[in-house]
Amino acid sequence: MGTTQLETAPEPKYWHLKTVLTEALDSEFAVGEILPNERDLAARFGVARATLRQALEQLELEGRLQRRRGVGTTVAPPRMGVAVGSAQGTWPGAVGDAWQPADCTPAVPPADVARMLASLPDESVQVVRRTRVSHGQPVAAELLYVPMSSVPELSAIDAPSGPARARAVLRELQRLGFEGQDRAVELGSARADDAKALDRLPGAPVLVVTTRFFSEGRTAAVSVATYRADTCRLTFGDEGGVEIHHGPERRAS
Amino acid sequence: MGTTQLETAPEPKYWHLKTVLTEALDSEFAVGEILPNERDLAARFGVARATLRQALEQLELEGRLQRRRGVGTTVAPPRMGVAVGSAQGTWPGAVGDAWQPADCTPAVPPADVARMLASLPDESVQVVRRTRVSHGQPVAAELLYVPMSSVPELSAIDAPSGPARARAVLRELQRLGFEGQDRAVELGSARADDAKALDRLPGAPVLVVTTRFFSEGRTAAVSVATYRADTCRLTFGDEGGVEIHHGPERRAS
DNA sequence: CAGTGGTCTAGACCACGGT
DNA sequence: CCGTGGTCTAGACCACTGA
Repeated sequence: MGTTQLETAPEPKYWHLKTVLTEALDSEFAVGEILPNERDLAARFGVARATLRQALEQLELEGRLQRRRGVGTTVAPPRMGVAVGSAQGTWPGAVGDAWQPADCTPAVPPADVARMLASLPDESVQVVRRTRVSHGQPVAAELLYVPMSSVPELSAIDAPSGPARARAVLRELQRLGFEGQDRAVELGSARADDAKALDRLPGAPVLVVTTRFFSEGRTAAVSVATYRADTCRLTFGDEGGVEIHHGPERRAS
Repeated sequence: MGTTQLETAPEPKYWHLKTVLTEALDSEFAVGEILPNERDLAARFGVARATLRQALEQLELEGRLQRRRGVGTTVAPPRMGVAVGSAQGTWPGAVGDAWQPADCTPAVPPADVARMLASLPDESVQVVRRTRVSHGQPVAAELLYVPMSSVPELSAIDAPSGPARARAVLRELQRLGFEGQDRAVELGSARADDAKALDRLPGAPVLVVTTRFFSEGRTAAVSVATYRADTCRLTFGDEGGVEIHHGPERRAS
């Protein structure tokens, strides 16, 4: 056959689509601009809508796009760097930290958290809910598990739940010194409640940061924070305090 | 109507499916066990295959399942914790680090890396490729960008590329002291080459760890490491050196 | 209300791994 | 070669947003 058939590598359509769209995003679109709707885009590229969506999903995962039901698909700004704390100053409730206490209720922690706290499987602990806002947008939801033994002075007179009690627990926690912490990051998908707090759909990809706080040789508290994976880049400033700048920044045209 | 219709929240089928499967995974399956194939599973649950796949995709994202084309779907072991280094001892090439140098070639770095290196946009740097293996399985692929100015002693006699040169560059890097580092973690999708190194399909979710190494007041090297998000939990041991144990561990039945 | 993205279906064919 | 997961299609309906 006369055709110059060098297509020995049948790249999936959605993958090729993603490449094409990425380039278009880099060169022809400004942050915030809205894309044509999925049906039009699919028709324009000559693929089924499901195939186009596969490409869009990846781009959203990479933080290049933002899709909202009933609204449309827009070009996302570069990911924001959110500091997950160098070693110092991250004891929960420290002044000026980025978290906003929302609630506090007693509950039995999930098995893995209970193990880290070395608590009995059915032992209930204080669970402080906090959210974190950055650049005017919610970026993380946290569950902070605090055994009663870490906050013995917690007055029974304080409100049994609600923001007031959350602040009380954090205040008590402050009075403990702390010798160190231990952090892990993994990929997860948003539970229904986290999704609502983060203004995303359930199952949205999140970065789960599990932190163990040590005090007096034992685990005084465990924090499980879920960050929006699409909009956040977690930064760990170990020593140098310099900012990392990323990606091309384009606005308006 | 007499129906006790409290289904005001029509949960998506794939979401419900995921819940059911998660519970089954917790209670009825052992690590390594193979699941029925997708067509059978879909039929068993009375949904289309695409819907079932949506649930499986999420479970794979969460590290609960592992799917391999031509083989089947198996129950994944709990994620392995991989240390991404406390402050000390992570200078690239340190003895006993977990990385295996694979190659080294000169190339011009991507724009964002160039910016971090404060190098000219078209300036070429040494690019060291390394891979990291843990528990017998590849977990990460790294590109380490080293400007020539960081390794001035690099002999021109050394091989112009290949593992030997990679080791030579790391050796030279070792001779620089370093004052700190700066780390960021974000979600990405595997490029074709990374995917191959990680034994995954292109587009697979990865955790991208960008590290800047400082020496003599400037950025001496930049590392971009992509970790398999499905199998890895990145650990940052700030001070306490204790292991985090996660999730229920089940083997055989 | 019209338009958007989100869910779902019932097929088809392909690429790969092992036998 | 067969069986697996991966890709793709052309529809349909639903849930949400904003005018």
